[in-house]
Amino acid sequence: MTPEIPKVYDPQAVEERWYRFWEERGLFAPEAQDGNGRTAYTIVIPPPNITGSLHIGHALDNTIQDILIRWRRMQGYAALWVPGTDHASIATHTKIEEMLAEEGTSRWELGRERFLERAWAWKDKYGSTIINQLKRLGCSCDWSRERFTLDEGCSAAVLDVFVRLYHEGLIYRGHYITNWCPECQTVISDLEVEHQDIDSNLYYLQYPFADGPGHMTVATTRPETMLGDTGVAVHPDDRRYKACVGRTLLLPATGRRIPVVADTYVDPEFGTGAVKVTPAHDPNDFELGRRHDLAPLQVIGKDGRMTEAAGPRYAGLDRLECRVRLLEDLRAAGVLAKTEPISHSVGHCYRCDTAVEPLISEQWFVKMRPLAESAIRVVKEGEIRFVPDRFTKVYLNWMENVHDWCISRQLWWGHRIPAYYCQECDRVTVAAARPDGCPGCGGAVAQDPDVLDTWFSSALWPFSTLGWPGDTADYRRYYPTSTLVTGYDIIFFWVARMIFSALKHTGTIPFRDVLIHGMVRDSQGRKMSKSLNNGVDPLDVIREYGADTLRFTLVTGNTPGNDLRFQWERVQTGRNFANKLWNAARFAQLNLAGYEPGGERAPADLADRWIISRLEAVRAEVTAKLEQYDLGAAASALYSFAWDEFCDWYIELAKPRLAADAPAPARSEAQAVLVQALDALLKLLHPFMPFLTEALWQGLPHTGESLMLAPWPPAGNRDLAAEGDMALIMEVTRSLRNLRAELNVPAGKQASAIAVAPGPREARVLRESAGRITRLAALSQLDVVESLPVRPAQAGAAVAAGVELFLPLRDLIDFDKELARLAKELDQASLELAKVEERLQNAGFTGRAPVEVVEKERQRRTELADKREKLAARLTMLGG
RNA sequence: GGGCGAAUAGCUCAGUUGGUAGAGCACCUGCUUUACACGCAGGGGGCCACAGGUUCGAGUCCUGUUUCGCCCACCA
Repeated sequence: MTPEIPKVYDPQAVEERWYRFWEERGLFAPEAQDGNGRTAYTIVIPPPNITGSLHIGHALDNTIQDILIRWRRMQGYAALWVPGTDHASIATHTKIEEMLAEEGTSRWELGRERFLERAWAWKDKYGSTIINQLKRLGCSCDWSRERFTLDEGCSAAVLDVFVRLYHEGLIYRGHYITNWCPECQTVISDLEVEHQDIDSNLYYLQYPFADGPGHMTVATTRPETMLGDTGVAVHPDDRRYKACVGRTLLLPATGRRIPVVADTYVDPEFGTGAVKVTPAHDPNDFELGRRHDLAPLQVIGKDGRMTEAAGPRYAGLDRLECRVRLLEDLRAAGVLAKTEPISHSVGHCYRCDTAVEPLISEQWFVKMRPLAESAIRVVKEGEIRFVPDRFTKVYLNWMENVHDWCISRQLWWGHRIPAYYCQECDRVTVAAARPDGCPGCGGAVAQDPDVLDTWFSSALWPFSTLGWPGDTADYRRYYPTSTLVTGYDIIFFWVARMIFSALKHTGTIPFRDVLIHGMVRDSQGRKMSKSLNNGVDPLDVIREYGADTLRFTLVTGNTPGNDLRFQWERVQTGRNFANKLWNAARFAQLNLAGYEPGGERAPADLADRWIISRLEAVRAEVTAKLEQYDLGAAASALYSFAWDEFCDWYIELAKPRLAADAPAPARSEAQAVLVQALDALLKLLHPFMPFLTEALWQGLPHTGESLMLAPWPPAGNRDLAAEGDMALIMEVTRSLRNLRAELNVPAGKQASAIAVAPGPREARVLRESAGRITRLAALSQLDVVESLPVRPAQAGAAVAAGVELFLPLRDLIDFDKELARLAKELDQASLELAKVEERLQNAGFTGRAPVEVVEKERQRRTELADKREKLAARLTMLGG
């Protein structure tokens, strides 16, 4: 034994070394493989935010991408994986402002310029952190092509797009009601608002008529907004209120006079059927107000406090404080008719979780309808395919109901809006470069202070990273990209926006397939979160178990699109598997002494022919599953093949022929097949477990620089004869092992067995493989006969694949135990036979089922009848 | 209000076009078999949520119900 190969795989010793090997040799670039004729396969990374470090969701997302890119690279594609990071405008803002707060300062105190300096410093520090973590995971990105959403090229793309859309009228500016986050101090898009159901109250308020006695009662969940009411609306067909329309009400607490209007928006069934209208603080009321000339009156400011317009008693109060005081006042005035509990949804900022305030402000928007049209078409027509397919509907449903996209943000970190306002006249100039002066009057211009929604630049990522708007070599060669891999949580934020942007600006789809995966949850299925402190740091897993184990654990056995639970027990399984492979290769190393590559012939040995054939079967399955994007099934197939077939059967079968004292020709043939099989297995496993497989492959005789660039195993032929023979041997072996175990034959006891072959084929196969079976079942001898005049009485008996097996045990046998065991087996066979016969007696079955199914069932009946007969005879003989 | 997903062994999950219910972990019994105890061999364990329907045949297809989860939505 060679002492230098440790028994236990240590990933730490391997991973760093081989990553450096790949990186130093530039193997991640598609140029590492020669030939220009190769088809491109491109993935552009979903750029991680520079705000943080790699989390378990990134680990899953990037593992999937790396599996795909490594597999395609081995298949001979010009495989390019473009890496990069996202400036994450609002998220980074939050982080930096937190940091500034800790320092006792703020962005306002710092000013724009110095704030941006801090932001770039942040980017330099944290941008590289996550890149290094991706490397730890084994990602084979082409780092020479790394991009950043705020780098020169991406920024040029953003400007180009903005200016173009503006001149086409697809970007416009205007006063609309928008979602204002009082905490982040910026407007956010509809998508960035998360609705949460809140238990609250529905307050019934009485508004007296100004022009006569009586009152109308309105219901509201936000009483503080009544200070901004400029009307009350009822349904035009509501008979209760027919006479009220056109009259005037006196708004309590303010004494303002407001009209009653009729609008079909109002649901007569809800509340009292009369709605207070607050155009400045409710999106519906905003629209309703426009229809009826009810001017907005802003009573809540951008700081979440009541404005002067709310009146002296309330101005300056926080909106919630105001609610309390106002309710007291209304109750005192006797106009709070009743309060009833209600659950309703309240919008919250997706970044800071603050309740969003609908406010009117002047913002920039993208007109979505014209852009959505083609974005719907390419998906409907299958040019872009969602995997799994069910996400197609999710996408289409959103795109078909899309609203205009608010793209301006009152932030500093990001792409500044290229709009310049003349200080002298009203003219607005939108241009990529700052104009020297107003093109109209020559006056000085000031640039819009706002930046763009961070997703505006992400939307261009698949082409901006490849050089667009320049007509670059990369853009021509690698665009459109092949596969986009991302979670279902950003289908709208990102995927949808890339699709319409690409169609608009590049005239083509950005990617062919969209592979959607689920979220990684904790072992109980809960979302990982800071507050629950249930997060799993992928770096911890890598440090303790290795990146290969993490990768394998994350993909194995998972269904595409479904969430998965992270369980440490499964990590152990992954670790064990890595160790199993390590030791299989270690076994090969220990048995390859004297092996000379070359001069291989077609294998003659049954075990060799069998494993080569099985390898072809798993090769075909893994390839097919990868093509379907079912990575979990591909990994599972490899797991069971490697463990059960390769290790537990093939290696055990090969051992005698590989022994140092084995005959030379047989030994070198066995060595050749061992190398061939292991080589192919490592290739198939490489996309999943790149480090381990590279390390092991480098220890094998091979040609080529790296397993990374080795060709994916080509299709071969199955040897069904060998597979059939091995199936017989395996079944007989298992049955004999079972006999030993059930009858408590001590491991040290060298028992001999008799096999009665039902036909010449079985007799031949068992005779040829008697040596293998005795070895695998720890027998001293196996006598294969075609008939046996007298069955041994002192023996355990079984029937496997039609072969009668006897394990003579002389004095050792426990008669009662054997009788019970046989009886149980007989029962089972009888039960199954009864079912089969019932089916075959059913005219419906024999008449309608496909012939091959019926034929199979008939064969099964023969087998079971034979088995039952033999077992029954045995039982009779033993006197049971 | 609309849509989607899940329900299969104690746990986490597979189950391809309907044709004898599987894996890993856990559990039980053996085993210092010269690659691996992170291992080897053997074993037990399932009214496939419920009720109907289609079919010769349903975990799989259809309808309905229940429970859990998610997404969308302008429910004052």
